[in-house]
Amino acid sequence: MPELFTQVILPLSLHDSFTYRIPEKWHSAIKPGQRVVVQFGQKKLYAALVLSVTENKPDNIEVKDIQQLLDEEPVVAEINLELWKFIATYYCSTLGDVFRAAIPTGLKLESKSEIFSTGAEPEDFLSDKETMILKQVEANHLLLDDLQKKLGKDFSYAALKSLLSKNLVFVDEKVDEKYKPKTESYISLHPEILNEDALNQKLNEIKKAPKQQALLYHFLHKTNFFEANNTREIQQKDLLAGSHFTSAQVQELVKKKLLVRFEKSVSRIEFEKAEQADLNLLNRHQEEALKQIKAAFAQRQVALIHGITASGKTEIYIHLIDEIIKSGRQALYLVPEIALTPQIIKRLKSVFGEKTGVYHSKLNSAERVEIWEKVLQFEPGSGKGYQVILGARSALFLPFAKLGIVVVDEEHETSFKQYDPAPRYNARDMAVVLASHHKAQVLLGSATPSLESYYNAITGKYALVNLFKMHADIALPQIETADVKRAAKRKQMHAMLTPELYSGISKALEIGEQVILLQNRRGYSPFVECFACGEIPKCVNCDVSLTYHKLKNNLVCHYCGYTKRLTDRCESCGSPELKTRGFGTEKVEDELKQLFKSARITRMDADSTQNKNAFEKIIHNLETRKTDILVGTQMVAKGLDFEHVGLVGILNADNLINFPDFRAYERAYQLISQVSGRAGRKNKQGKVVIQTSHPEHPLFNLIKNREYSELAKIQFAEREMFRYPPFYRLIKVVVKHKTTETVDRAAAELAELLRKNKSILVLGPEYPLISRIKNWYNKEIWLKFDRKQNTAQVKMYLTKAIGLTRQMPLNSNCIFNVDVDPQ
DNA sequence: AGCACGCCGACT
DNA sequence: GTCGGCGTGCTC
Repeated sequence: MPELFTQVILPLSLHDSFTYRIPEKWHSAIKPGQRVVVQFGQKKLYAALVLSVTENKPDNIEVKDIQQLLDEEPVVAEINLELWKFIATYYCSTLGDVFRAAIPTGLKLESKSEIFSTGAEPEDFLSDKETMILKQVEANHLLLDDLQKKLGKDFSYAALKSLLSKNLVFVDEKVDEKYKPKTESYISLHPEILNEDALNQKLNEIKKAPKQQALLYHFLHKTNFFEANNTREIQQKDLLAGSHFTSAQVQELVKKKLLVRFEKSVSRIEFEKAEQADLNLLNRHQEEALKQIKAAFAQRQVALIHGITASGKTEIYIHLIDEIIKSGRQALYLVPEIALTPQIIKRLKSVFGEKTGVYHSKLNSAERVEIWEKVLQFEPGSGKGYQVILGARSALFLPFAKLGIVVVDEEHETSFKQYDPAPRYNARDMAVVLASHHKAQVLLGSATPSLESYYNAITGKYALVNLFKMHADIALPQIETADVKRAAKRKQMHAMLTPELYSGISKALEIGEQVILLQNRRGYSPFVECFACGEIPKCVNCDVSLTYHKLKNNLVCHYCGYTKRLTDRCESCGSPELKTRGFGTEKVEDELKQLFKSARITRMDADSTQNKNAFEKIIHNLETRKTDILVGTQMVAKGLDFEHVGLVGILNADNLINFPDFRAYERAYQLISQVSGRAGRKNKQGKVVIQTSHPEHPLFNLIKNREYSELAKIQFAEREMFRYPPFYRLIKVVVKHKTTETVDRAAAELAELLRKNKSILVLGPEYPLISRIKNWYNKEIWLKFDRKQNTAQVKMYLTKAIGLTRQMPLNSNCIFNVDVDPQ
């Protein structure tokens, strides 16, 4: 019998794959895409992934045996691995990195994975090894690494995996203290009265409390107690719905030991039980757009739908997905994380029902594995598994067998790009690659497309479909600028509000309309300054000023989280005259409370939405008009549409347009028009006020008149001249080290090597805006090269140059981050 | 990533 | 004379 070997991917940032011998007993069972346990190095065990199986023994290498086969069937198919390989090469990262990004934690079993006991009772027999693992984990959750150390020879991956499948333990990367599973109250009969005699006796005991007795009968009726389909338990909400009973009465029965109340954690994705609904009828314009998209798909793989806010793009997506489903293929609907609101989830589930899965970062590892497996199980026509996935960027990696369409909504959003950790991939771009592997179509959608996609569309690479009509009788808001500099000179400012915005808010409040204000900075003020000596408190770990947070009376670093108390006196000269400078959302909220005493004001930013349900609560309060003014960071632009918002204010547009980035105008246009869209109103025109010191800036006219194509034209001319995307490709290399000297030297050495390649334009090395973060010094090198250039060659050259630089003396501890197509 | 090996200075 | 710091290179 010939020997068999397998190439595996390790969950490590290594460029090579490694070969192991397959023991004979697994010769027929092993397939690419399965996980195996291998020893790597002296003592480390890893769950690796089988890439390929071959009879060729590698030369000059001592080969180890694989220790364990973890899966009976592959957890990823070869077509999915194609995408992994593409991403690894395109983004100059490694297959190991992609492996780690792609697979849900529960399937990874890394040494740093944390193993927890679920607390469930074992239903059947456990092996000795299983019992030992369980005992350790029950005592205290611990890292897989430590578990292995503690148990030594008694540890076995197979036993751990078996415990996982029996739901006795679970895996998580780290405990998120803030994450609490969502729970709901359930009611069941007290276990002591489960037989009829005991029940009747208890009922007799409470006959003097007819209300309680009635409630108990109500419970028995609702759970079909006397019938075969007895459900035994019911959600308290459902029990009380439509009845006159209250939770206090339930509590009374719980006290008397007739009922039991218990909390059941519910999956976040399941909590809104969606009513089954049909496809909505499309209006004339949507119908026309749909027709155009379908026609375009006959010729091109990718179409871009440029449709203004509230033009009803979602419904078009749903119609397209519906057709794909009927053809037996799968559909992927990608949205930015923040756009994964309950509303969109509910809508999709109501149309596609059980076929729909939702995948995003807030799910716990068990939920993610469950969704992964359900995508894997999908078989056309069988009703098994998920056929439609709504997800954030990582949903790209789910093990689809046959995709028919990928929809990328809000395709311009930067959150489709992952930055840390590697692979630094853009899910929008990889959606196109993924689709091409499946011979599927891609629909990109946005009200303000990225200039990259827009360029592809107007040059004919993608099809372009416009949808410029609102789907209901909603009027576009009127947009105007307000001159901050002039108002300040005339002493007309009310705190940070120009007279225009101030009177706008007053009027809106008077007639009961809601207001949304955007200030793209959280905290109270971005820095504090000593009036006497000019000292600005800085972070000890990073090269940034500390932001003042008034609520906690703290100075906080927004990059590393370093916090210190604000002292009364300047720490440098002792002067008491410390002044806060600039303003963030906290200060805006503060000042508004002074200016509009009776208004109900809510703040929405990273600080006020730390608790999981906070975001939804804020949105809910706005919907139900319990909030008059919402002030927040760019988060406020991403919520859904609210009917009663009459005014939107951008408090400081200057810091958007002055951002030192070649995409600043594009970004400013996108953000301002997105937040403006919140003022879209039925039957009445809403209003948008943009506060700026440069009202004459041409960008504002473009925004006012909604001349996106004009913005694109101007930007294209500029970017072509200065060699930026979409005309040139960009790669950003960040060199990091704990000392300045090493960063300076290593970055210079790398840049010198790169400049030897005459087809690449090398900029830098230069210190970035923030040259030190968490005590790591940074230096950036930017590479620009023509689109016609062989990009694979450039990247290979870059990888080689980095390898050489790393090998130069004293550089081995440097980190080199490569960011292809940086955002 | 992690681990072992080897080279240097600092200590019983 | 040995201990342990860091820099380097390798892991099938």
